[in-house]
Amino acid sequence: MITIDYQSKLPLYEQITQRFQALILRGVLKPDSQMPSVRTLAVELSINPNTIQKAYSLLEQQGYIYPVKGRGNFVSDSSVLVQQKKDSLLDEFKRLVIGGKELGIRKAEYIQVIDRVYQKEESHD
Amino acid sequence: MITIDYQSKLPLYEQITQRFQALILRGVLKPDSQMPSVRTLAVELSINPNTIQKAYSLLEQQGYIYPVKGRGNFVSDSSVLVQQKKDSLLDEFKRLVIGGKELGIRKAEYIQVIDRVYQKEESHD
Amino acid sequence: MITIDYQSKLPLYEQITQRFQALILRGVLKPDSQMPSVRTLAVELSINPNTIQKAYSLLEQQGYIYPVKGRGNFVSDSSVLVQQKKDSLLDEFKRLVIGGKELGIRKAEYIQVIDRVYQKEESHD
Amino acid sequence: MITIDYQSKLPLYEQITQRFQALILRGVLKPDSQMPSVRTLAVELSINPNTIQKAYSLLEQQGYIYPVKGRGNFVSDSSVLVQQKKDSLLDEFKRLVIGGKELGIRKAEYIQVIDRVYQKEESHD
DNA sequence: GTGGTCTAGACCACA
DNA sequence: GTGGTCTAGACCACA
Repeated sequence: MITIDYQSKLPLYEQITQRFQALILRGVLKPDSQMPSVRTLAVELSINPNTIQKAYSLLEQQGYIYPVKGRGNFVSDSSVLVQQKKDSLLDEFKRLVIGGKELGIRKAEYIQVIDRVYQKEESHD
Repeated sequence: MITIDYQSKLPLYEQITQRFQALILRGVLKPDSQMPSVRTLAVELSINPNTIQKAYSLLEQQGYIYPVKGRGNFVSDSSVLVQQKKDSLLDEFKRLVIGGKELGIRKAEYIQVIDRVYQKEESHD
Repeated sequence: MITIDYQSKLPLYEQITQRFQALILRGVLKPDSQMPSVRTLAVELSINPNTIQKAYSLLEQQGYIYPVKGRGNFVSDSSVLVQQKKDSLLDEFKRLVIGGKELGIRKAEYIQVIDRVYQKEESHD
Repeated sequence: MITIDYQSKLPLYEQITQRFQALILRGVLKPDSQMPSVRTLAVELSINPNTIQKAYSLLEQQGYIYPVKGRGNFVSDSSVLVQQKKDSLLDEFKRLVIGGKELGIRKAEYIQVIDRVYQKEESHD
């Protein structure tokens, strides 16, 4: 379920955090379902349990999971998270567009990229 | 000309590199004009010369400046660099849009952001 | 494994870089095997860790090794690197031949050198 | 007659030395003809006279020019120099071929390069 | 333990 | 004066 890229410059705990975020946001991991235990996952990935713990702490901090004493960690409801993620993505998007404008990128260039990505699904927009 | 943010998580040498990249890309620093000497800048910013050196090495590697032995560092012609930067920015942009599509962001949302950033200058597009 | 020539005009970090390049290209250091740690090697060679660090940064930049945060540096797959090296070597070779032609060196002189180097192994060519 | 490449990594005095070597070896500068004076050349190239002086010292050391007290520097007979240069070029050539052999370059690859360079002039060899 | 960043300070080649 | 190399030594993030 979780794969690690050892070539990546991202620290392991960041990679793990991001993978779970994606799984939760996409609904692959359902709300209130149980997360794999820190130890299980550590063994499975052959990674130091401290590293998994750090990823889980981050996920909890960001509201992706919630801990239940003595039972483990569980997936939060993702609807709020999706909105958060959308917002931060659009912020980042805006930052990029501002930078691009300074470099002389024209509006049409962005729209071309967007159109390609959205090709079929929204072609009648 | 160069400011340092000590609150930032970015290492000093990265910050310095980025500031100069921006100044060169925007044409504030003209091609073939001389960069501040490693030592001068070190004194000005109260930073160790080695740190400036590292930033300059990076800039040289990326083609932003060129060294002349015994004379100092000079600004390269930025036209190629601007194109490089545009390309990588549009790549990053595409990556974002793909992520956004998965989260259910609609085309119109991006275009709204773009329109706001480009407001007046390209209103007839 | 690594030897330093203090008589050489090449900076230490360059020498170290080149030795490791040769070891990796020749397959003495296998892909994904761990490089000696910066500190271990520094002690072994009685050289400052910063100097080793610089050599490792270069090797990483050139794709010879990859770092894993908190774990160390590891040897990359060298197949691409070998091709790169071959190409640059043949370029250099061409440069020399062009210079030699201007000086009046005859084709036969080059071929004699090549034959001597390749003596036995390819005698049926 | 002499051009400087400020983009080059070679120190100025090395560049100047090499240009004169080439001019003398090719016979553009005739034996016993007078070299431009240090001062003249310094002014012409807008370069520090010390740098020119250093280049001339090197050229004298290597036998390319000879000084006459109070009169200036003069070009040596180049026939011996040409032979020297040929020898060192073939040495360098051998070094490359040895390196190439280790990387698995085949004889035919070298010969192809040589043939291309010598194309028309020695096609009947 | 591992690499990454940074400072303080020295010495060298080059112009 | 200019950058390039190197040492000694500190502190930090990551595993």
